[in-house]
Amino acid sequence: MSEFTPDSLCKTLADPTRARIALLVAREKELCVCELTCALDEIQPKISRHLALLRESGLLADRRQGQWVYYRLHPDLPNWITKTLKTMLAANQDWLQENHQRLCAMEDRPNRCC
Amino acid sequence: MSEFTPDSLCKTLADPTRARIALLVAREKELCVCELTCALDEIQPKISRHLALLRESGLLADRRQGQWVYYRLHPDLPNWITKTLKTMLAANQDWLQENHQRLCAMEDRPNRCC
DNA sequence: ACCATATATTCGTACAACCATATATACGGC
DNA sequence: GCCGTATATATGGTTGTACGAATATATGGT
Repeated sequence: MSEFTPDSLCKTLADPTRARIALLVAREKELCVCELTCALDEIQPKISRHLALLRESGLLADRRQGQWVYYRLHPDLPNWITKTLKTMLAANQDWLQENHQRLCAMEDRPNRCC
Repeated sequence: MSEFTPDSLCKTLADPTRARIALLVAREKELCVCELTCALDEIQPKISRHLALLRESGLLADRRQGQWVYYRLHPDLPNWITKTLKTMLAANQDWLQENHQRLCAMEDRPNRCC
């Protein structure tokens, strides 16, 4: 499924919505669609469509829990991709700040119980 | 000029031609257009067009020496970008192998004298 | 069964990206 | 100035990608 090359990884992250999603997920470990919709302040179908691309590329994995679907970095990612994401994340905190703040300010975030 | 974000960097590298150019340049420090044309086995206008994009994005810098134009990583790149390229390069040697071989097999490569 | 919430998908459209071909410019040697 | 090599750009066609709006599906509660 995955089979990443440098250009295919970059293509996956070449959109601001997807790049923000990927880095937020890398930072928070696991986020559901409504949390991402809130953090990015975008309409839900847009987030969902980009999440589908991220999932199909092999970068993210999802799990459903009740009515929520949680996304996380795919557990089988090659090391260089994880490393790349970590590097980008560490150096671009400010770029993500607004998204992170909206996430923190979000009310009624779903409880992860498992 | 530069002002890189994660998505803008990835957009720049989201094409296989540009990704290969960037990583080859990162590996070889400096390459001219005809060396890249040979290494990638593509027609010259195609290489030139992608080099222009890489230059305009701020990722590469160029210098003319005689009839040749040499491209190198832009000296003012932020650290996280250099680090990202290094990580990608180290983990994708095999992906670049053919290009590297063609480069090594190339005859009459221009002499860098300065 | 029905409703509300969460998430996914489909459709039509607009725009951006890539390509090959042709052409233009720059430089060095004569 | 002319020629050859190296490099850059312009043009037109094709494909790909992102979008909003509408709709569909899934789950849990009543």
